[in-house]
Amino acid sequence: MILARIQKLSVAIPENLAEMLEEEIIFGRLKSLERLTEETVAARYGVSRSPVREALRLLERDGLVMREARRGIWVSPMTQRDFDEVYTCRIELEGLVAKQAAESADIEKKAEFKNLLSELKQAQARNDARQFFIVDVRGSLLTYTLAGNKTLTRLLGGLEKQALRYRYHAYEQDPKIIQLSLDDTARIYDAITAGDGESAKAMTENLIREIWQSMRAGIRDAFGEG
Amino acid sequence: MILARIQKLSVAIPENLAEMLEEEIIFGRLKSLERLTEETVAARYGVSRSPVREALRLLERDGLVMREARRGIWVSPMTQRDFDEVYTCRIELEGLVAKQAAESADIEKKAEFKNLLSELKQAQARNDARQFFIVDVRGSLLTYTLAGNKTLTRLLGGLEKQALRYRYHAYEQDPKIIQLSLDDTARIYDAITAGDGESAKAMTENLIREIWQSMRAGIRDAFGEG
DNA sequence: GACCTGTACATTGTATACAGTATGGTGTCG
DNA sequence: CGACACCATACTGTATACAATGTACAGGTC
Repeated sequence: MILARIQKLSVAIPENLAEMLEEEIIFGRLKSLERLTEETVAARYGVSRSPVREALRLLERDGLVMREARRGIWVSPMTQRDFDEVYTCRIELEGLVAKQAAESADIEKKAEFKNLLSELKQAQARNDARQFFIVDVRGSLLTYTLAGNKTLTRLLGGLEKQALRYRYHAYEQDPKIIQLSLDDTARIYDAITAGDGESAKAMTENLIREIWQSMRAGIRDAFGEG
Repeated sequence: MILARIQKLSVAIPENLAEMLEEEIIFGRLKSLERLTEETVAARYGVSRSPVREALRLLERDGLVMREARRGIWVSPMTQRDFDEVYTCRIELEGLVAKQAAESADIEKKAEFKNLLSELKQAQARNDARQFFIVDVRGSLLTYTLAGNKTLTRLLGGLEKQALRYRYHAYEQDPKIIQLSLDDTARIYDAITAGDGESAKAMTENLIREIWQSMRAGIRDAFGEG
């Protein structure tokens, strides 16, 4: 049973619940505008409504669900407008975090990028998109850790997940998009490891902008302009 | 009784609770590292622990309190390090929101900046720092509305409040800081109203950077480097 | 037939009861 | 006298019970 797994992993049920629901949303098993009633979620995971409510607050914080007072909670819609919002913010914040990560002197942690990159390549070779994105998230977390900026990390946490929804959708539409994503990621990792902050920032901004533009038309066709 | 006031204003108790606690923290009535036990807060406002827990989640989202699992919740500390984090993020995001606000065609809303500016001047003339900051926040909200970027607004909400703590402290130390803040704000409002996005962005970034630098030493002396 | 109104139901919001864990003090043993 | 173990206590975390509200549908009226 899933609950047992929760309890083994950690005592923090709301955080684990939120994590599972995040995955469901990112990988499209929970669809846009699908309703999430507290009791249904609670029953599904074998817990009471209390931790479910807290988990849903966490998802709301990260923009994955929308709440209307006394009416309920729905999975946030995906639209080109929202996509643009997420990516304009990402350009600024990912650029900043890349710069600060590059300025870190923690060589050991930086070395970890190499392992991640090979894991990404393996996932790509196996056409395992899900694994690819999971490793990609670990790369982001590593970057955040290197930057050592808690405030920035907090803000980015609320962007990454929504961004992943769009990226995963784009991959399903056209697997080649991962190729672009991998090349970009490799270059960013290199820049950070090299320690050149300004360069890392500029490269990150440009690369995210490229991905943004390359995905934009497909997002509009799939979800509308919003 | 406070509860009655809550119920009259809105049915959303957690949001109102959070707003009140935010004020307490921003204006220093709740001090750094002061513990917030759920029961104490609940008793103080005449509600049960359930809405208090939700309110504290909201404060956590905005970085005003820190939670340690199964240990409790404390008001977030103020340090120069945290101050730097907040302001480096603000530079990027406030610049972006100013640009997007400037690009809005909503002339009626833009006209509102004039009223806000005169209210700010009045508050300054009366040396009413509290009122000054309240109006200032309204100005930020107007800018966010003009920008029309929900994602950006969500992120900035989690920065503004922490930033206000530092700004209020700085004012208490040296009221002249408001003069700088007012001039800056007026220039930003003008740039947005004029509709020149790139200019508004650059000006905002520069002005926030100026405020940052002018406050930095005082923050370190008061709270340490962290 | 369209619109309004009232009522039943589903669901969120809040309060309370219970369980589990961290902390501080006290006592005992080395 | 110091260190460790144990217990009491206070608090967070979770479950459940209760209240309030929004929604949908049925019935009635114009």
